[in-house]
Parts: sequence; structure tokens; C-alpha cells
Amino acid sequence: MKNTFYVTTPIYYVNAEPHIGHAYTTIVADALTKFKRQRGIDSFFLTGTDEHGINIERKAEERGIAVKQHVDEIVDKFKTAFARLDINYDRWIRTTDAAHEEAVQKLWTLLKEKGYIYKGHYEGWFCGNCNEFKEVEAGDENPTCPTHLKALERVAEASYFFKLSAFQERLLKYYEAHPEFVQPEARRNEVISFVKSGLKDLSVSRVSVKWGIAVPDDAEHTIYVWLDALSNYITALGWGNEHFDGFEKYWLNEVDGKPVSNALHLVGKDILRFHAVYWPAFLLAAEVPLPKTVFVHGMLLKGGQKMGKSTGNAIKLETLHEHFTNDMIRYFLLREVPFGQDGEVTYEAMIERVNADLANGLGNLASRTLTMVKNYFAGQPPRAFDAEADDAKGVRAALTQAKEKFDDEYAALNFSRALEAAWSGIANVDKFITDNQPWKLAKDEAARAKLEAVISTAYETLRQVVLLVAPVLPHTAKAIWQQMGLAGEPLQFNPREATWGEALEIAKVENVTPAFPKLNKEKIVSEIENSEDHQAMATDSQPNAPSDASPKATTGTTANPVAPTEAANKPSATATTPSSDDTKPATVASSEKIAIDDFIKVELRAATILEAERVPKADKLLRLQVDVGEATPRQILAGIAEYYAPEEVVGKKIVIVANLAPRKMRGFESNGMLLAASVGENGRPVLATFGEEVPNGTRLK
RNA sequence: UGCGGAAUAGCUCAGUGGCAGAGCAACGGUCUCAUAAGCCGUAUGGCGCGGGUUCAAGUCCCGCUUCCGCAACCA
Repeated sequence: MKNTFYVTTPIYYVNAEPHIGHAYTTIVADALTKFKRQRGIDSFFLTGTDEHGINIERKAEERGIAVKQHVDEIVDKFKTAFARLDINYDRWIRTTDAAHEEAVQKLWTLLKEKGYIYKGHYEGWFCGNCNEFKEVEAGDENPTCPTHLKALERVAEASYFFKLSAFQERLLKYYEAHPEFVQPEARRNEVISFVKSGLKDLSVSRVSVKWGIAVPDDAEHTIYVWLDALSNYITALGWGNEHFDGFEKYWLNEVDGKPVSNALHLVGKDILRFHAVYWPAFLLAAEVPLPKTVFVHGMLLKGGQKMGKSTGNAIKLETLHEHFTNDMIRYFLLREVPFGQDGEVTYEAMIERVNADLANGLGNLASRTLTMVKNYFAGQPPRAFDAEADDAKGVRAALTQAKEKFDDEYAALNFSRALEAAWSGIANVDKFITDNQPWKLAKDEAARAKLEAVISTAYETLRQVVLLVAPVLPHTAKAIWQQMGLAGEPLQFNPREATWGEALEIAKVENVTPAFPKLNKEKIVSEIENSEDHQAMATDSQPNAPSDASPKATTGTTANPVAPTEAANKPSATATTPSSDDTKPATVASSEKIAIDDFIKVELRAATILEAERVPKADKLLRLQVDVGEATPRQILAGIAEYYAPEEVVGKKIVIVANLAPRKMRGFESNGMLLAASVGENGRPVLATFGEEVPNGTRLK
């Protein structure tokens, strides 16, 4: 078995600016790579950008610039943001790289030759205003667009399909045989349950999207953005092209005579399905070994809510950089948030972590130890390990244990636990120093040997701890290392080979400066609040600020390559392109103007709810019988069950759209729809009603 | 509604049948090498609710509540 390591982040979709979510995944990948490399493991860290698709095309159009110029600009912003965080990736793949495009076409051809891609055609309902496909209840012959309330048009467009259905059983067997393939386990269960529910063939080409990779021999079509994007993990290593290299070395491995891969994909939970279902299916089809693990991390939360541009609560990297150093940001994200779970991120918690762990913990240990080296030993660290100090052996033993635990937990991606272990080493030696009172020993010439032993142990513990934390705190670790008079830098030394008390050439300790400042919580929090108020005001004054592709696309911690062509994939086309419901209602500018004739077509009437009951197996649906002044009551289904109890709405006077085409949902026919305001982030419905009594059936104009 | 998770100290979380824990925050004490840091001590819990199995249950079983995810659902 080869001892190599390959880690990837998702490639980031270039229709949004980098934020803390991108930083999170990428910091983890970086900290992992530094860890592996420090332990002598040949490692490769890939990140990059996903640059194709209709959303990108549109974004550039909005800005009135060439698409290539638009993507180049955003890519620069990502690179700058990551560089500021001390991230050292080995390769930055862009899906617009010629080598990648060439390789994706090769993959396509291979899949086609193996019989997994066939040409068919896609049929569905299309809304010209949304410019996307809509999912429609079977049997509905006259569907309307939910956003625009206009009739949908029937569209049939030629499309290539990938035989995803052929892989259902093989995937299930694979999950079964490789429990480590999807982690954590809850995510694995989710994937298995999804696959068990059935896989349909996947539409993998589009004719209406131009900004993409052309289908070989059929340039009318471009290749499905996800097929394009996922392939980056192998094309970046030279699969299917001559430009890049490393596929043999970093992707391929062999265990028990079977080809497997070392690859570790870090992904956010919002793009799990693409990585855990589609991607392995593509690879199985191409007969390329599957990645070892798709590890799903959680979302960063603020105030219990997902952070995102659409919720307006995202923590800005800019703000972080103003108040925290890179190492602080890196440490906090890895220490505070258990990897794999959602994690709350607050400035208060960050400041508390920095003060308690970094300033009072690591920073102060370095400071007190080095000051004593300077004062008592003229700056030359003693190396006396004859255990004359009380419990020096205990300190050493505890550190050895901490080191082992650190490595075990870190390798299992439990960064939080690993760091906890390292800090137990710090607490230990702090106590040791206090117990032995070296400042008293220093005043007693007869206690010189013991003083040497105490300071030797303190200094040695510090050295080992600094080695451990270097992958997480590269900058500070190096700074302390240099203050300690040690040669080279900590990331060059394998902590497993750093033996206790080994002979070292150590320069004089001269300048001792605090590694971390103590942060003033009240001051920083109030500064941030003030500046965020300003930012919020600035944002509010631009009601038409472009929104992201879809709510789902923007709430993730990874700006995921949400595929515009996902529309063609299920073929459900739930909001994957910009649509009006992504805009804040309070600030929405009216879109297209309509003529009075258009409005007259909509028949709004007053009605009274006579009966209401929940629809089985539906969370949101109430089945209502309403009196519209007609001979018999009408049945209407309304998606308000989450906010209105059935008994609560009975007797209410409401407004309905009376001439809407009938539509079946969950087995019941709905003859119209009721009007309700859609309030706040979650679109909480508030029924429209009247200020005075109105007869049922009255027309509204 | 179905499937899968979760619920433990003020906060973040450990704890797979054997005396309920850690870190942070709080409070009291103490040291002076150190960044008003360190160290010592204190307090803090109906382990979501109700049943059951067991000599013994955060822990296993059944039912329920609330929250989260996925699916369905919003005409």
C-alpha cells in the first residue's frame, strides 16, 4: 500500500464572492495536508473553481462583460482570500482549463463507448419567464408557473442521458462493503435511503447552455455541469490529459490486490448527493477506482441559522481579518466546531477561545518559559532531563499520551478532540511549573540543578506542543519556534520523530514577545456591530443587488457548483436559476409590467372557509372546502398547514383565485388557490382577508 | 407523512450497563516566572417526558415531545 494522501475541496462556483464557508472547507484541507506532510506523507491538496453554466453566463451578462473576464476576476478574489489564510494548495483547477475540458470530453467519449450514455430527448414543462423547467403533477394538462401564474409551455429538447439507473444495485453494494466511503454515518444512511428509493437516468447535456464544454461530435450540446465539475478531481491529476500529473501517484492505490483510491473529498452536506451517488456512478462506469471517502462536514451557523448571503447573516472574511489573525480563525474553526456537525460561529465565542486557549494557554506558556530561559540561563535553554524536578516524568508521560491522542484524532478528522489533547499537555506543564516554583529555585544557588531540570522540561514540552499545533497555527508556531532559538521551522519536523530531550542546536533566546494578544471582547464586538450596521444599511439601499443562484446554492458553507442543468436532471427544475422568490419581499422592485387586461384575466373572489383538514402525508397541505357563492362548496388545497391549524382557519373570510386550472396534489383536486402574504425568510403565509363583511363570491378588481 | 439523526452544567461538548464528567464562563483562595496570565478550591445537573428490562439504565427496549437533515409537499 502506497503511503500517499490526496485531499480535495469542492471547486467553488464563481458566481459568489468567497466567504467563511469556502474558507472553512479549505482551511480544513490545508490543515490536514500540513499535518500529513509534517509526518512525511507525500500529499496533494487540490482546490479550484467551477466556472461553467448558465448562471455564470447570466452573471457576466448582468455585469456587461465577457464571461471569461468575469470568471477570471472572481477566481482572483478566491485566490487572494485563500492566500490571506495561509492556505497552500498544490494545484488550482479551473473547469475552463483547456486540459480539463479535453479530459472531460475524453471521459464523455469513454462513457458513451461503454454504452452508458445514450441520446434521447428531454420532455417537460417550461416557463419562458423563469427560463427553466418545472415539475408538474402527472395528468395535469394545463399547468401554470407558480412564480408567474402563466401557462407553461411543453418543451421537448434533445438530450443525452447517463444510465444512472443501471448503477443502483452496484452503488448499494459498494456502500455496504465500504462503510468508510460516506462519513459521518448519518450521511451514509441518508445516501443509502436515497439510492434505495430509486435512481432515474440523468440528463447530462443541454442545448440551451452555451458556456460549457461541448459534447464531442455534437457541438449543439454542452456537457452537464456536474459531470464537468466532479471530473476535476481526476482531471487535475492528469487523467485524460497530458498537462497535469499525479493520477498514478495520488489517486491509484491497491489494497488486497484490488484497485482503490486514496482520495478524500471534503464536501458540504448540500452537495452530498452529487459526490456520493452521481460521482461514484460516473467512476464505476468509467472503471476508475472510487475515492476512499467522501467526508461531509456541517454548516456554520449564526444565531442557530445557516449563514448565507440570502439570510444576510454571513460573517464576512473582511470583518474577520480586521479583528483576528489567520491563526486565530483557523484555530477557532477547527477547535470549536466538531467536524462533521453544524457549528455555531459567534464573535464572542471566537474571542473567548482566543483569550483562553491561545493567549492564556499557548501564548502565555511560551512567554513565561522563554522569559525564564532568558533571565535564569542568559538565554541559553538548558537540556537537563535527569528528573530532579518533581514529577518531570509525569509531565513527559502525559505529553507522550497527548501526542498519540492528537495524531489519532487528527487523522480521523476529529480536529476538535485533537486540539483538546494538545492543550491538555499545556495545562499539564503549567501546573508543573507552578508546583516547582522555578522563580524560587533561581534565588538558591544550591537548587541550580533542579532549576535546570524544571526549565528543561518546560522548554521541551513547549517545543513538542508547538510541533503538534503547527498545521493549525502555522504562523504562530513558526514565530514561537524562532523565539525559542530553534532552527528551521516546525512544519519541517515530524512530531513522531521528535524524541524527548534529543540533542539539539539551540540559539540564544533573546526577544520574547507575546504570540497572541489578549482580545477585548466588549470593544471588538461593539466595533463589529457598528460596522455591520453600516454594511446592512448599504445593502438595504440596493434593493436590486443581484442574488445568488438559488437559496440552496447560497446557504451552504461551500459555494457549491449548483448546476443550472439540474433542471434537466430529475427532471424537476426547482429554483436553480435566479428567480423572484429569492429576493427579499420588503425590498423587491416590481419586475415586468403587465397590462390591465392581464390582471382582468385573474378572477379573484371572496370566499369563506367551511371545512379544513390536514392532507395525509403532507406537511404543508390543508384541504379546504370554501364557499365562493356557488351552488356547492369548492375544494382548494393550500400550503399553509405549517402555520395554520385546520380549526383555526374555519370560518375565515379569504380571497381566492377562482379561475385557476384544476390541479391534483396528494390525490386531491384543488380548484383554485387562496391568497396569502409571504412573510420573512421562510415565507410564512398570512391569509389575505377583509376589513369589513363581504358576500361570498364577490369579485375583486 | 415516511426514513435518518439529535436532546447531558449558563455555553461548547465527552460519556455503549457499574459512584454523572471535561473545557470555557461564574465565585473564593493563592503564587509572582508569565499576556491581571498560572495554580488550588467551590458551586452548578429533574441526563427531553412516560413506561419497561436488569442486582444496577444518559447508556438497552417500547411509547411520546421538541429540534435538525433527507424525501414528499407549497397552484
